Amino acid sequence: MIDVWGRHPWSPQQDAAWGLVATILSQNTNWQNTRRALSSLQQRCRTAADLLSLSVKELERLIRPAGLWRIKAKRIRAALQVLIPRFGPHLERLHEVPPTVARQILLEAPGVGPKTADVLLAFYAGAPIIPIDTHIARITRRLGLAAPSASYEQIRSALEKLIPPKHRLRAHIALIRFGREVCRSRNPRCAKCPLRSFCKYARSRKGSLNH
DNA sequence: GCCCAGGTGGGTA
DNA sequence: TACCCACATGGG
Repeated sequence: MIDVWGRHPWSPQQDAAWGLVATILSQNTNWQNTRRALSSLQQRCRTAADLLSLSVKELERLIRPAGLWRIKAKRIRAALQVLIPRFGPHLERLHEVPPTVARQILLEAPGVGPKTADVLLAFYAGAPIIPIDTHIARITRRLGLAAPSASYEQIRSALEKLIPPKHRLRAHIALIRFGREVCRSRNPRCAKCPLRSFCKYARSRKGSLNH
């Protein structure tokens, strides 16, 4: 899976602070619209910390293409206000604390849930964590690697047991692309899927996939 | 016109 | 604790 889909679909931002902004913008939004909004912000402000000097109205206007703009403008401001004093203007001190501690602090920031916290830790603090997005959750359940009702943490734990730390970041990327490009609909294009033998195995083992 | 996209937080039972 | 729902634009 890593060989087929492990190429980076999302080049990390300059620093973790822009990474935080990009991740909030990407919530329930496709990457193309996320990129539009992020690009407007980066044309207007040199650093993510500079966003705090914008008015809420201006921030809302700039991020509109990403959708949910009223909510996201609030979340970006609030999260930066909480996390910059703690980790520095570029969130450069994120990797100086143990990932479990950093995760707790991140989760206390408004607008930062488990997915956003884990993306920051995995991409900007080198933590061996697999962030669970909607695609990863779907295919992990569908392949029977986690129960249909499994929570975010249960899915993360199931995958992290299977995948060694050094492969987790690329596995995260590969799993998302697999989920988006192959295993998205209720009728996955299994004929085109390089993993079809594995899917077949999973199906036979489980009786049926949770399509 | 409908569906979906790399979630989160508030409300309700 | 476990669900349900609002949030909103842009493209297929």
